Amino acid sequence: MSLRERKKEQTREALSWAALHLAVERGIENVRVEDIAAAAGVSARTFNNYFTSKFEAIYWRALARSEAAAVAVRERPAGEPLWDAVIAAVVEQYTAEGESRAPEGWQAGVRAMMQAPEMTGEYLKLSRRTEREMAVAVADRTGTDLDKDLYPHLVAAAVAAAVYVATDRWMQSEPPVPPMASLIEDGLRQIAAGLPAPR
Amino acid sequence: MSLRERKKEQTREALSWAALHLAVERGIENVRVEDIAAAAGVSARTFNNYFTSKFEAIYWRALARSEAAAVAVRERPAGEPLWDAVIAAVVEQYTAEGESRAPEGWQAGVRAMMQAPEMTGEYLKLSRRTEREMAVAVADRTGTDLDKDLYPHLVAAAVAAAVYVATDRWMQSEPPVPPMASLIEDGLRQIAAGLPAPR
DNA sequence: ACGTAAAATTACGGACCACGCAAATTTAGC
DNA sequence: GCTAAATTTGCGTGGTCCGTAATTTTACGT
Repeated sequence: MSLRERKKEQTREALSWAALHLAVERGIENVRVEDIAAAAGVSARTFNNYFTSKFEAIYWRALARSEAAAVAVRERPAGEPLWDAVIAAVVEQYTAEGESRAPEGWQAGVRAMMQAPEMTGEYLKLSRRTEREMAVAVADRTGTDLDKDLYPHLVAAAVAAAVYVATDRWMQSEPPVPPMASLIEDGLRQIAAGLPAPR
Repeated sequence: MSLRERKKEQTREALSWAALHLAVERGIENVRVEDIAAAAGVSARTFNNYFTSKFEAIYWRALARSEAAAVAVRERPAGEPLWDAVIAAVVEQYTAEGESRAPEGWQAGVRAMMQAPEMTGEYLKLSRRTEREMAVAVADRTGTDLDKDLYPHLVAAAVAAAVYVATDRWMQSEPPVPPMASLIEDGLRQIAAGLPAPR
Protein backbone atom coordinates (compact mmCIF):
# COMPACT_ATOMS: atom_id res chain seq x y z
CA MET A 1 0.00 0.00 0.00
CA SER A 2 1.41 3.35 -0.99
CA LEU A 3 2.01 6.21 1.37
CA ARG A 4 -0.93 8.05 -0.15
CA GLU A 5 -3.29 5.13 0.39
CA ARG A 6 -2.03 4.65 3.93
CA LYS A 7 -2.61 8.31 4.68
CA LYS A 8 -6.14 8.10 3.32
CA GLU A 9 -6.91 5.14 5.57
CA GLN A 10 -5.38 6.94 8.52
CA THR A 11 -7.51 10.00 7.83
CA ARG A 12 -10.65 7.90 7.61
CA GLU A 13 -9.80 6.13 10.86
CA ALA A 14 -9.02 9.42 12.55
CA LEU A 15 -12.29 10.97 11.43
CA SER A 16 -14.32 7.95 12.47
CA TRP A 17 -12.72 7.76 15.90
CA ALA A 18 -13.08 11.48 16.41
CA ALA A 19 -16.76 11.28 15.52
CA LEU A 20 -17.38 8.42 17.90
CA HIS A 21 -15.38 9.92 20.75
CA LEU A 22 -16.93 13.35 20.52
CA ALA A 23 -20.42 11.89 20.28
CA VAL A 24 -19.87 9.76 23.38
CA GLU A 25 -18.22 12.65 25.22
CA ARG A 26 -20.68 15.44 24.45
CA GLY A 27 -23.77 13.77 23.03
CA ILE A 28 -24.45 13.67 19.30
CA GLU A 29 -26.46 16.87 19.41
CA ASN A 30 -23.42 18.82 20.57
CA VAL A 31 -21.08 17.58 17.87
CA ARG A 32 -20.67 19.46 14.63
CA VAL A 33 -18.91 18.26 11.52
CA GLU A 34 -16.46 21.07 12.03
CA ASP A 35 -15.62 19.72 15.50
CA ILE A 36 -14.94 16.24 14.17
CA ALA A 37 -12.79 17.57 11.36
CA ALA A 38 -10.79 19.74 13.77
CA ALA A 39 -10.28 16.81 16.13
CA ALA A 40 -8.95 14.74 13.23
CA GLY A 41 -6.74 17.56 12.00
CA VAL A 42 -8.40 18.10 8.63
CA SER A 43 -10.82 20.59 7.12
CA ALA A 44 -14.58 20.18 7.15
CA ARG A 45 -14.47 19.83 3.39
CA THR A 46 -12.15 16.92 3.74
CA PHE A 47 -14.53 15.35 6.23
CA ASN A 48 -17.20 15.42 3.53
CA ASN A 49 -14.79 13.89 1.06
CA TYR A 50 -14.78 10.84 3.30
CA PHE A 51 -18.26 10.78 4.85
CA THR A 52 -21.61 12.21 3.81
CA SER A 53 -22.72 12.72 7.41
CA LYS A 54 -21.50 12.49 10.95
CA PHE A 55 -23.67 9.41 11.36
CA GLU A 56 -21.77 7.64 8.62
CA ALA A 57 -18.53 8.49 10.39
CA ILE A 58 -19.83 7.21 13.71
CA TYR A 59 -21.11 3.94 12.24
CA TRP A 60 -18.21 3.37 9.88
CA ARG A 61 -16.65 0.72 12.02
CA ALA A 62 -19.95 -1.14 12.49
CA LEU A 63 -20.62 -0.97 8.77
CA ALA A 64 -17.14 -2.28 8.02
CA ARG A 65 -17.95 -5.16 10.33
CA SER A 66 -21.06 -5.97 8.30
CA GLU A 67 -18.97 -5.96 5.14
CA ALA A 68 -16.45 -8.26 6.83
CA ALA A 69 -19.27 -10.63 7.79
CA ALA A 70 -20.35 -10.95 4.17
CA VAL A 71 -16.75 -11.67 3.16
CA ALA A 72 -16.50 -14.26 5.94
CA VAL A 73 -19.65 -16.03 4.71
CA ARG A 74 -18.00 -16.50 1.35
CA GLU A 75 -14.97 -18.02 3.01
CA ARG A 76 -16.83 -20.62 5.06
CA PRO A 77 -16.44 -24.30 4.00
CA ALA A 78 -18.37 -24.95 0.80
CA GLY A 79 -20.49 -27.82 2.10
CA GLU A 80 -21.49 -26.12 5.32
CA PRO A 81 -25.25 -25.53 5.69
CA LEU A 82 -26.10 -21.92 4.96
CA TRP A 83 -27.25 -20.87 8.39
CA ASP A 84 -24.31 -22.52 10.12
CA ALA A 85 -22.04 -20.57 7.82
CA VAL A 86 -23.90 -17.29 8.26
CA ILE A 87 -24.10 -17.55 12.04
CA ALA A 88 -20.44 -18.49 12.40
CA ALA A 89 -19.34 -15.73 10.05
CA VAL A 90 -21.40 -13.01 11.69
CA VAL A 91 -20.71 -13.97 15.29
CA GLU A 92 -16.99 -14.11 14.51
CA GLN A 93 -17.04 -10.36 13.84
CA TYR A 94 -18.29 -9.64 17.31
CA THR A 95 -16.00 -12.00 19.14
CA ALA A 96 -12.48 -11.11 17.99
CA GLU A 97 -12.51 -7.67 19.53
CA GLY A 98 -10.98 -6.02 22.51
CA GLU A 99 -14.20 -5.09 24.24
CA SER A 100 -12.65 -5.79 27.60
CA ARG A 101 -9.83 -3.42 26.74
CA ALA A 102 -12.13 -0.44 26.33
CA PRO A 103 -11.79 2.27 28.99
CA GLU A 104 -14.06 2.09 31.99
CA GLY A 105 -17.34 3.75 31.24
CA TRP A 106 -16.74 3.64 27.49
CA GLN A 107 -19.37 1.03 26.81
CA ALA A 108 -21.90 2.84 28.98
CA GLY A 109 -21.08 6.02 27.10
CA VAL A 110 -21.53 4.36 23.73
CA ARG A 111 -24.85 2.92 24.87
CA ALA A 112 -26.10 6.28 26.07
CA MET A 113 -25.00 7.99 22.88
CA MET A 114 -26.71 5.42 20.66
CA GLN A 115 -29.99 5.96 22.54
CA ALA A 116 -30.20 9.58 21.49
CA PRO A 117 -33.27 10.26 19.33
CA GLU A 118 -31.14 11.73 16.56
CA MET A 119 -29.48 8.34 16.14
CA THR A 120 -32.78 6.50 15.55
CA GLY A 121 -32.77 4.75 12.25
CA GLU A 122 -29.43 6.16 11.10
CA TYR A 123 -27.69 2.82 11.34
CA LEU A 124 -30.47 1.09 9.45
CA LYS A 125 -30.33 3.71 6.75
CA LEU A 126 -26.62 3.22 6.26
CA SER A 127 -26.68 -0.55 6.61
CA ARG A 128 -28.87 -0.77 3.53
CA ARG A 129 -25.75 -0.50 1.43
CA THR A 130 -23.85 -3.34 3.08
CA GLU A 131 -26.87 -5.66 2.96
CA ARG A 132 -26.28 -6.19 -0.71
CA GLU A 133 -22.85 -7.68 0.02
CA MET A 134 -24.45 -10.26 2.28
CA ALA A 135 -27.15 -10.97 -0.33
CA VAL A 136 -24.44 -11.61 -2.94
CA ALA A 137 -22.64 -14.01 -0.58
CA VAL A 138 -25.88 -15.87 0.16
CA ALA A 139 -26.82 -16.06 -3.52
CA ASP A 140 -23.39 -17.52 -4.31
CA ARG A 141 -23.67 -20.19 -1.63
CA THR A 142 -27.26 -21.20 -2.39
CA GLY A 143 -27.28 -20.88 -6.15
CA THR A 144 -30.17 -18.42 -5.96
CA ASP A 145 -30.55 -15.47 -8.31
CA LEU A 146 -30.28 -11.92 -7.04
CA ASP A 147 -32.61 -10.57 -9.68
CA LYS A 148 -35.19 -13.35 -9.64
CA ASP A 149 -35.29 -14.68 -6.08
CA LEU A 150 -36.38 -12.97 -2.90
CA TYR A 151 -34.43 -15.49 -0.88
CA PRO A 152 -30.90 -14.01 -0.75
CA HIS A 153 -32.29 -10.54 -0.02
CA LEU A 154 -34.55 -11.94 2.69
CA VAL A 155 -31.64 -13.69 4.37
CA ALA A 156 -29.46 -10.60 4.19
CA ALA A 157 -32.21 -8.35 5.52
CA ALA A 158 -33.13 -10.81 8.28
CA VAL A 159 -29.50 -11.13 9.33
CA ALA A 160 -29.16 -7.35 9.46
CA ALA A 161 -32.38 -7.17 11.48
CA ALA A 162 -31.14 -9.77 13.98
CA VAL A 163 -27.83 -7.98 14.41
CA TYR A 164 -29.63 -4.69 14.86
CA VAL A 165 -32.09 -6.00 17.43
CA ALA A 166 -29.36 -7.78 19.37
CA THR A 167 -27.09 -4.74 19.47
CA ASP A 168 -30.03 -2.59 20.46
CA ARG A 169 -30.70 -5.03 23.32
CA TRP A 170 -27.05 -4.96 24.27
CA MET A 171 -27.15 -1.19 24.40
CA GLN A 172 -30.13 -1.23 26.69
CA SER A 173 -28.81 -3.90 29.05
CA GLU A 174 -28.11 -3.20 32.66
CA PRO A 175 -24.95 -4.68 34.17
CA PRO A 176 -23.97 -7.45 34.04
CA VAL A 177 -24.13 -6.87 30.32
CA PRO A 178 -24.31 -10.07 28.26
CA PRO A 179 -21.68 -10.42 25.51
CA MET A 180 -22.92 -8.95 22.26
CA ALA A 181 -21.82 -12.07 20.40
CA SER A 182 -24.17 -14.20 22.50
CA LEU A 183 -27.12 -11.94 21.86
CA ILE A 184 -26.43 -11.89 18.14
CA GLU A 185 -26.07 -15.65 17.99
CA ASP A 186 -29.32 -16.05 19.90
CA GLY A 187 -31.09 -13.72 17.50
CA LEU A 188 -29.73 -15.44 14.40
CA ARG A 189 -30.67 -18.86 15.73
CA GLN A 190 -34.22 -17.73 16.38
CA ILE A 191 -34.45 -16.43 12.81
CA ALA A 192 -33.04 -19.67 11.42
CA ALA A 193 -35.66 -21.57 13.44
CA GLY A 194 -38.47 -19.52 11.88
CA LEU A 195 -39.08 -17.35 14.92
CA PRO A 196 -41.47 -19.87 16.54
CA ALA A 197 -43.64 -18.35 19.25
CA PRO A 198 -42.09 -19.23 22.63
CA ARG A 199 -43.89 -21.66 24.88
CA MET B 1 -63.62 14.95 14.90
CA SER B 2 -63.53 18.73 15.13
CA LEU B 3 -63.01 21.06 12.21
CA ARG B 4 -59.54 21.82 13.50
CA GLU B 5 -58.55 18.17 13.63
CA ARG B 6 -60.03 17.58 10.19
CA LYS B 7 -58.06 20.46 8.77
CA LYS B 8 -54.85 19.13 10.30
CA GLU B 9 -55.42 15.74 8.71
CA GLN B 10 -56.22 17.38 5.40
CA THR B 11 -53.01 19.42 5.58
CA ARG B 12 -50.98 16.31 6.37
CA GLU B 13 -52.58 14.43 3.48
CA ALA B 14 -52.04 17.34 1.12
CA LEU B 15 -48.39 17.64 2.07
CA SER B 16 -47.77 13.92 1.75
CA TRP B 17 -49.45 13.71 -1.65
CA ALA B 18 -47.65 16.80 -2.87
CA ALA B 19 -44.31 15.32 -1.78
CA LEU B 20 -44.99 12.01 -3.51
CA HIS B 21 -46.34 13.61 -6.68
CA LEU B 22 -43.52 16.09 -7.06
CA ALA B 23 -40.90 13.42 -6.37
CA VAL B 24 -42.39 11.13 -9.03
CA GLU B 25 -42.81 14.00 -11.48
CA ARG B 26 -39.40 15.67 -11.17
CA GLY B 27 -37.20 13.21 -9.32
CA ILE B 28 -36.47 13.59 -5.61
CA GLU B 29 -33.32 15.60 -6.26
CA ASN B 30 -35.37 18.35 -7.90
CA VAL B 31 -37.91 18.74 -5.12
CA ARG B 32 -37.40 21.22 -2.32
CA VAL B 33 -39.39 21.49 0.87
CA GLU B 34 -40.53 24.91 -0.31
CA ASP B 35 -41.97 23.32 -3.47
CA ILE B 36 -43.93 20.74 -1.51
CA ALA B 37 -45.27 23.38 0.85
CA ALA B 38 -46.31 25.61 -2.02
CA ALA B 39 -48.07 22.74 -3.78
CA ALA B 40 -50.00 21.99 -0.60
CA GLY B 41 -50.82 25.65 -0.06
CA VAL B 42 -48.98 26.15 3.22
CA SER B 43 -45.69 27.70 4.31
CA ALA B 44 -42.42 25.83 4.54
CA ARG B 45 -42.54 26.33 8.30
CA THR B 46 -45.84 24.58 8.41
CA PHE B 47 -44.37 21.70 6.40
CA ASN B 48 -41.81 21.25 9.17
CA ASN B 49 -44.56 21.33 11.78
CA TYR B 50 -45.87 18.16 10.17
CA PHE B 51 -42.76 16.41 8.84
CA THR B 52 -39.09 16.56 9.74
CA SER B 53 -37.99 15.83 6.19
CA LYS B 54 -39.33 15.41 2.70
CA PHE B 55 -38.59 11.70 3.00
CA GLU B 56 -40.94 11.44 5.94
CA ALA B 57 -43.63 13.13 3.89
CA ILE B 58 -43.08 10.79 0.94
CA TYR B 59 -43.16 7.68 3.08
CA TRP B 60 -45.93 8.80 5.39
CA ARG B 61 -48.53 6.63 3.75
CA ALA B 62 -46.30 3.56 3.82
CA LEU B 63 -45.45 4.19 7.45
CA ALA B 64 -49.12 4.57 8.29
CA ARG B 65 -49.66 1.20 6.66
CA SER B 66 -47.05 -0.35 8.96
CA GLU B 67 -48.83 1.14 11.95
CA ALA B 68 -52.12 -0.23 10.66
CA ALA B 69 -50.56 -3.68 10.31
CA ALA B 70 -49.56 -3.66 13.98
CA VAL B 71 -53.08 -2.64 14.96
CA ALA B 72 -54.48 -5.41 12.76
CA VAL B 73 -52.26 -8.01 14.45
CA ARG B 74 -53.82 -7.07 17.76
CA GLU B 75 -57.28 -7.55 16.30
CA ARG B 76 -56.71 -11.06 14.92
CA PRO B 77 -58.53 -13.93 16.70
CA ALA B 78 -56.89 -14.63 20.06
CA GLY B 79 -56.13 -18.31 19.47
CA GLU B 80 -54.71 -17.86 16.00
CA PRO B 81 -51.04 -18.92 15.68
CA LEU B 82 -48.78 -15.91 15.70
CA TRP B 83 -47.45 -16.14 12.17
CA ASP B 84 -50.87 -16.77 10.70
CA ALA B 85 -52.06 -13.63 12.45
CA VAL B 86 -49.05 -11.57 11.42
CA ILE B 87 -49.15 -12.66 7.79
CA ALA B 88 -52.88 -12.07 7.48
CA ALA B 89 -52.67 -8.69 9.16
CA VAL B 90 -49.76 -7.44 7.09
CA VAL B 91 -50.93 -8.76 3.74
CA GLU B 92 -54.35 -7.21 4.35
CA GLN B 93 -52.76 -3.77 4.26
CA TYR B 94 -51.45 -4.33 0.77
CA THR B 95 -54.59 -5.88 -0.63
CA ALA B 96 -57.37 -3.41 0.15
CA GLU B 97 -56.02 -0.71 -2.07
CA GLY B 98 -56.87 0.70 -5.41
CA GLU B 99 -53.61 -0.07 -7.12
CA SER B 100 -55.41 -0.71 -10.35
CA ARG B 101 -56.99 2.73 -10.11
CA ALA B 102 -53.65 4.53 -10.22
CA PRO B 103 -53.02 6.54 -13.39
CA GLU B 104 -51.13 4.87 -16.19
CA GLY B 105 -47.43 5.17 -15.64
CA TRP B 106 -47.86 6.10 -11.99
CA GLN B 107 -46.49 2.83 -10.67
CA ALA B 108 -43.54 3.00 -13.03
CA GLY B 109 -42.92 6.56 -11.87
CA VAL B 110 -43.04 5.57 -8.21
CA ARG B 111 -40.65 2.72 -8.88
CA ALA B 112 -38.20 4.97 -10.68
CA MET B 113 -38.37 7.58 -7.95
CA MET B 114 -37.77 5.04 -5.18
CA GLN B 115 -34.65 3.82 -6.98
CA ALA B 116 -32.94 7.19 -6.67
CA PRO B 117 -29.78 6.97 -4.55
CA GLU B 118 -31.03 9.72 -2.22
CA MET B 119 -33.89 7.44 -1.22
CA THR B 120 -31.61 4.59 -0.14
CA GLY B 121 -32.22 3.70 3.42
CA GLU B 122 -34.63 6.52 4.13
CA TYR B 123 -37.58 4.20 4.50
CA LEU B 124 -35.67 1.91 6.81
CA LYS B 125 -34.62 4.84 8.92
CA LEU B 126 -38.18 6.01 9.34
CA SER B 127 -39.64 2.55 9.76
CA ARG B 128 -37.62 2.10 12.90
CA ARG B 129 -40.25 4.04 14.77
CA THR B 130 -43.20 1.94 13.66
CA GLU B 131 -41.39 -1.32 14.38
CA ARG B 132 -41.98 -0.81 18.05
CA GLU B 133 -45.76 -0.90 17.48
CA MET B 134 -45.43 -4.31 15.89
CA ALA B 135 -43.16 -5.51 18.70
CA VAL B 136 -45.77 -4.44 21.26
CA ALA B 137 -48.48 -6.33 19.37
CA VAL B 138 -46.33 -9.47 19.18
CA ALA B 139 -45.38 -9.25 22.85
CA ASP B 140 -49.05 -9.01 23.74
CA ARG B 141 -50.02 -12.03 21.69
CA THR B 142 -47.11 -14.22 22.81
CA GLY B 143 -46.79 -13.19 26.41
CA THR B 144 -43.18 -12.20 25.87
CA ASP B 145 -41.53 -9.25 27.58
CA LEU B 146 -40.38 -6.24 25.60
CA ASP B 147 -37.59 -5.44 28.01
CA LYS B 148 -36.35 -8.98 28.65
CA ASP B 149 -36.97 -10.92 25.45
CA LEU B 150 -35.41 -10.50 22.03
CA TYR B 151 -38.31 -12.36 20.47
CA PRO B 152 -40.95 -9.64 19.89
CA HIS B 153 -38.29 -7.26 18.54
CA LEU B 154 -36.91 -9.97 16.28
CA VAL B 155 -40.35 -10.70 14.85
CA ALA B 156 -41.09 -7.01 14.30
CA ALA B 157 -37.71 -6.40 12.67
CA ALA B 158 -37.99 -9.52 10.52
CA VAL B 159 -41.48 -8.54 9.38
CA ALA B 160 -40.27 -5.07 8.47
CA ALA B 161 -37.35 -6.63 6.61
CA ALA B 162 -39.64 -8.95 4.64
CA VAL B 163 -41.95 -6.11 3.70
CA TYR B 164 -39.00 -3.99 2.67
CA VAL B 165 -37.39 -6.68 0.53
CA ALA B 166 -40.69 -7.54 -1.12
CA THR B 167 -41.53 -3.93 -1.93
CA ASP B 168 -38.02 -3.42 -3.22
CA ARG B 169 -38.51 -6.44 -5.50
CA TRP B 170 -41.87 -5.08 -6.59
CA MET B 171 -40.25 -1.80 -7.47
CA GLN B 172 -37.65 -3.49 -9.56
CA SER B 173 -40.04 -5.84 -11.39
CA GLU B 174 -40.53 -5.65 -15.12
CA PRO B 175 -44.09 -5.98 -16.41
CA PRO B 176 -46.11 -8.04 -15.79
CA VAL B 177 -45.56 -6.82 -12.24
CA PRO B 178 -46.62 -9.35 -9.59
CA PRO B 179 -49.04 -8.05 -6.94
CA MET B 180 -47.16 -6.59 -4.02
CA ALA B 181 -49.35 -8.55 -1.59
CA SER B 182 -48.16 -11.83 -3.11
CA LEU B 183 -44.52 -10.87 -2.81
CA ILE B 184 -44.98 -9.79 0.78
CA GLU B 185 -46.82 -12.97 1.68
CA ASP B 186 -44.09 -15.03 0.03
CA GLY B 187 -41.43 -13.19 2.00
CA LEU B 188 -43.24 -13.52 5.31
CA ARG B 189 -43.81 -17.23 4.75
CA GLN B 190 -40.15 -17.78 4.03
CA ILE B 191 -39.26 -16.00 7.28
CA ALA B 192 -41.79 -18.04 9.22
CA ALA B 193 -40.27 -21.20 7.77
CA GLY B 194 -36.80 -20.20 8.98
CA LEU B 195 -35.50 -19.12 5.60
CA PRO B 196 -34.41 -22.67 4.64
CA ALA B 197 -31.95 -22.74 1.78
CA PRO B 198 -33.86 -23.61 -1.41
CA ARG B 199 -33.26 -26.97 -2.98
C1' DA C 1 17.68 16.20 -6.73
C1' DC C 2 14.48 17.99 -9.90
C1' DG C 3 10.42 18.48 -12.79
C1' DT C 4 5.87 17.09 -14.11
C1' DA C 5 1.56 14.74 -13.31
C1' DA C 6 -1.87 12.96 -10.38
C1' DA C 7 -4.26 12.93 -6.19
C1' DA C 8 -5.69 14.97 -2.00
C1' DT C 9 -6.69 18.92 0.81
C1' DT C 10 -8.52 23.23 1.50
C1' DA C 11 -11.06 27.75 1.07
C1' DC C 12 -14.98 29.77 -0.48
C1' DG C 13 -19.58 30.44 -1.80
C1' DG C 14 -24.10 28.97 -2.25
C1' DA C 15 -28.32 26.22 -1.83
C1' DC C 16 -30.99 24.06 1.30
C1' DC C 17 -32.79 22.40 5.64
C1' DA C 18 -34.78 22.44 10.25
C1' DC C 19 -35.82 24.60 14.31
C1' DG C 20 -37.01 28.27 18.01
C1' DC C 21 -39.55 32.17 18.83
C1' DA C 22 -43.07 35.43 18.54
C1' DA C 23 -46.71 37.67 15.86
C1' DA C 24 -50.79 36.91 13.26
C1' DT C 25 -54.70 34.18 12.13
C1' DT C 26 -58.16 30.68 12.76
C1' DT C 27 -61.06 27.85 15.46
C1' DA C 28 -63.49 26.61 19.84
C1' DG C 29 -66.48 27.60 23.38
C1' DC C 30 -69.50 30.33 25.97
C1' DG D 1 -69.08 39.15 20.18
C1' DC D 2 -65.35 38.07 23.27
C1' DT D 3 -61.65 35.39 25.13
C1' DA D 4 -58.69 31.40 25.00
C1' DA D 5 -56.42 27.87 22.60
C1' DA D 6 -54.45 26.08 18.60
C1' DT D 7 -52.37 26.65 14.27
C1' DT D 8 -49.95 29.11 10.74
C1' DT D 9 -46.51 32.03 9.35
C1' DG D 10 -42.39 35.14 9.07
C1' DC D 11 -37.94 35.67 10.47
C1' DG D 12 -33.53 34.65 11.91
C1' DT D 13 -30.08 31.42 12.90
C1' DG D 14 -27.05 27.52 12.98
C1' DG D 15 -25.68 23.89 10.47
C1' DT D 16 -24.89 20.74 6.51
C1' DC D 17 -23.25 19.39 2.14
C1' DC D 18 -21.65 20.04 -2.32
C1' DG D 19 -19.30 22.18 -6.51
C1' DT D 20 -15.40 24.52 -7.93
C1' DA D 21 -10.89 26.02 -8.17
C1' DA D 22 -6.53 26.99 -5.86
C1' DT D 23 -3.01 24.99 -3.11
C1' DT D 24 -0.39 21.27 -1.29
C1' DT D 25 1.31 16.61 -1.19
C1' DT D 26 2.72 12.43 -3.23
C1' DA D 27 4.21 9.51 -7.21
C1' DC D 28 7.18 8.71 -10.75
C1' DG D 29 10.65 9.12 -14.18
C1' DT D 30 14.98 10.93 -15.34
